[in-house]
Amino acid sequence: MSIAEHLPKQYDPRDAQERWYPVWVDRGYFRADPSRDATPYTIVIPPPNVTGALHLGHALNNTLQDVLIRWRRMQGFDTLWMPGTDHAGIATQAVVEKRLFTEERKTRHDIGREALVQRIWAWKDEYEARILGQLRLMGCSCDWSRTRFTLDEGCSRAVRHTFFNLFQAGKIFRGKRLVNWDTQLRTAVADDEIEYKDTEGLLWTIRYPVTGSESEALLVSTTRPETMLGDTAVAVHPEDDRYQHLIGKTVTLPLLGREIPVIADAILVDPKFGTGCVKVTPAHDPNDYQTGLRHHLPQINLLNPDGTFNENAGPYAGLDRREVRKRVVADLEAQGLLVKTEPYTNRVGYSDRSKTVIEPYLSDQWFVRMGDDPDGSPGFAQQAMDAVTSGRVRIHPERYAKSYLDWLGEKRDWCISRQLWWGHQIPIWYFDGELDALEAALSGAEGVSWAPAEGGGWLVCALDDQLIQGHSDRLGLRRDPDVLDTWFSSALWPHSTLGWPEPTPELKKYYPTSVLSTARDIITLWVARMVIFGQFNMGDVPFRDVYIHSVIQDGDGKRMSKTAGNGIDPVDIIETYGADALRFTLASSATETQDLRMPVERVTDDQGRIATRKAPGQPIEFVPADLAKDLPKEQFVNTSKKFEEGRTFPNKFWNAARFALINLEGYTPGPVSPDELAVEDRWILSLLRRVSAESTADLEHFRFADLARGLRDFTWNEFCDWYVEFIKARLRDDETKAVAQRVLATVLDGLCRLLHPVMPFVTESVWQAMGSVAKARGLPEPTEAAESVCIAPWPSYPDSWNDPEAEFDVAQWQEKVAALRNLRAERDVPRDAKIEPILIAQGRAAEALARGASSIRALVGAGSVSVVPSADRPAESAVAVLADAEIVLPLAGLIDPKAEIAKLSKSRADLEKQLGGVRSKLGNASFVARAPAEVVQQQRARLAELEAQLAAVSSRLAELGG
RNA sequence: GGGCGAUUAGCUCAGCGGCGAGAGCGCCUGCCUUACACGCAGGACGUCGGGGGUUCGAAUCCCUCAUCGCCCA
Repeated sequence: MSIAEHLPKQYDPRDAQERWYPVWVDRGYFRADPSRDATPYTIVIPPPNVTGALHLGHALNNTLQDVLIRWRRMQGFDTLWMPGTDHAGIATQAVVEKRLFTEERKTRHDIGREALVQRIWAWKDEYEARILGQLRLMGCSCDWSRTRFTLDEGCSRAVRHTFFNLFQAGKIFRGKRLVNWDTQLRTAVADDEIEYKDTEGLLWTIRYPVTGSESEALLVSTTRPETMLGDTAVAVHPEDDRYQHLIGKTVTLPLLGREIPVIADAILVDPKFGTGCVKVTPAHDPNDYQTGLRHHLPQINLLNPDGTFNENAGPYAGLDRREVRKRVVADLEAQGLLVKTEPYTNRVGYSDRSKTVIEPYLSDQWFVRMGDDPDGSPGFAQQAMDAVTSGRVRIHPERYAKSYLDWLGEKRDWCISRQLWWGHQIPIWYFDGELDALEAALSGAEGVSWAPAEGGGWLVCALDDQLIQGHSDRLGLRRDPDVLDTWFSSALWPHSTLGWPEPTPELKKYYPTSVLSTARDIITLWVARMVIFGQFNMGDVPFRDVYIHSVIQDGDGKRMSKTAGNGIDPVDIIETYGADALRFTLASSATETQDLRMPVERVTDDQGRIATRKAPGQPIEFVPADLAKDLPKEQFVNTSKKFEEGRTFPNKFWNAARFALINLEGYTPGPVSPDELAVEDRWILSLLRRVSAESTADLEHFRFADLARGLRDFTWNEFCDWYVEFIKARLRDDETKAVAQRVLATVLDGLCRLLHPVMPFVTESVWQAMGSVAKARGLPEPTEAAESVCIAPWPSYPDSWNDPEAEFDVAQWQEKVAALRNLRAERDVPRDAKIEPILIAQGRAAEALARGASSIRALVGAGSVSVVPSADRPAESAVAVLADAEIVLPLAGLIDPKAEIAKLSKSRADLEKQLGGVRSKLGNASFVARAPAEVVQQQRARLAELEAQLAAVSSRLAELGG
């Protein structure tokens, strides 16, 4: 008994995962080496945010990145896959604040900035460890020695330098702007962080009396009546005859009694909508804000940061916005100024993070200028657009370039300040004194810069806290409490992780990175901004290719999410099916479509109880179905049948390898000359060369599904189903054994390498097992195999292996074997009956069949196979008529003439139908005239074939008297 | 409202101008044939969302309608 025979019949994914991953890490295969003289290939991981554990979308993205990295590593590149996580400012602070509130009933203001930040760091440590652990379980070959975090020292330094440089370059400004305000989190949120939902509400119509008139009034409609307190005008259309006479007059604002002008504005007002009058609240509506700027209207801010109304609301000051609405409506009604109330559906913005209604809010914010410079030279947005239109950055699939360009084309300034405690604090100090004092203290200081503030005073920016600490108290500097938008630090990721602003060897070698793989929803948030900051800091784009992967949905086309209860934890899949299965399935699913459906099922035990767990990573508990109903949906453990396919394939490969290893008993390495090869050897090598070339091309073009499918089909449908069967007899014969073993070892070796990027664990297991039996292998000359398939060279076989003759031969054998098996099955021939089929063929087909007679015999379980140019057909025989051959299977005693006649008649009808189609095509003069010659020729050949088949079938029928 | 995408076998998806539309899963019939029952052999199942058009030829290109998903206003 050899070692090979002790390999388990079923592949054990867990064993392989636990065995090989630590070996790879210990041997340093994943480490990049800037001093190595090899072309770099770099991917920076899209840093998962530390809010929660990874889901299937991350699993997909990271699988694909690992496939690319492993492939390039095998190609000999100096590969760097930079891992790390993102602090996700608002999201992480929100989950920690939520937990603080549910567990202790406290808000962040109760415990203070320092304590909250400390708690968030603890959360971060926990989730970072979980996330990185998930990546390791998946087999990701990141360079862990370089793991980074967007708030770590190096990234913080990069943020600081970037901010400082932007400040000096005049790209940063502070201003009062209408922002999207989250009243619960008390912060501005970006446009992208708002989710709009159609909401059933009411439309109130309010009467604004014309000042000094007893009877005349303007009627305005609004979905937010409380904002009337901040109205500073009423607008009408300049050409609206109804109100011409009132333009320039004033109306009296109800409740507050303020006189506000009636203005004419053609942009804001649609005279056909409602009454044709619009209230203008510049501080609380984006359109009104613009209108206010056009007409120089005052901006009256009504809100406090927490959503209560301020002193500008007069008697309503101190009340919550919802309460103000109630009272305003009631008071208007009491005064007879409420004209009507009707149901109305409008789109309301909700914060992605807190799920509360977003308020447009006028506040001081920091911005990065995106537009072009006053002299017309391209600004940040334009530069980022140019990077893509010029082809310096290529986006795949190409269609996504459009959304990138459309969004950047708006050139909207980027609001980078967040009123949070978790993040990079803005390095700005306010100085209220005179310029002289500032200059006296700071002039000549490196890394300190200042500029006049919008509302008077000065803004001081420092590269380092220490540079300013000494002056801070003396000058009475106040630091801005805000932090930067998370995407500010993420935008630096491709160079900050490589050591920028230091001129490190890493930065020199690995920037620009090679590929960025990410999801389409952050093309604008992240990809565009990386291009902007990459070009600003590094003078070059951050990556050459951007690959956008599909979004995974559940079986109903719903986006997966924890709260919807339809999410799948990749770790659950790994536990049930194995990491290779997860990876193979995801890679197979990675087509060019934008969505990918993954039918989701609950995990149940054999008693129908439902698997649940308190949180990701916690142990599973099975709960009876009726009890499970009441549990939060995010506690269910989900799975998907989709991964079955991924489980069977590694097992199939494992068993093919077992077969090979068992049969490599007595293997001796040695050269094989081409004339020693059997037809089937030449055939499988020809196919191996092709699948290898195709796999390389698939990887070059991000065709992951094609890659997975091509390799699976070759492995299963050609190598296992045919080649292994063809050589079984040769392996039992000492005369022929050696060559068959050498070819077998070569093909298995190639498969290990080709499959390794997708299925690293099973291929390493096989590779190591092979190492003990056939360490030296390959054709025509064997060479010593690498110590791990991770670092084995990616295959590239000589074109001379391409062998159309061998492929023709084997195709002949396969077709005839299939036909014979079909005859056997249809006629219920017992499995152990030794049939003696006759293959009637001429010419090239006959030669091919003669060469393969013994293979065919073995594969159909025949006693003998004869190949003849013509033959009398025994009366009791089953017959199949193929395009270039007739197969006769004598079956004395097993043939029912009636059934034979029926089958042949069906076959004849079929042929006649097909003939009809071909004849009508060829009978069409314009087809013959206009179609390409080879297409016409093809049809003619087919006509001849079909006619011959029909003749054979008819003659057989005649013999049977049918 | 604008844009992107999808609609092909029961399910998930390939195919994107030229033989007779494919795969995996599922289904049916035989098989534990000393690599594999996570398997082997055989089989059934599709007016390629509807309607127009272009073409010698359309699942594939164009128009239109319908349904669904996503993004942006």
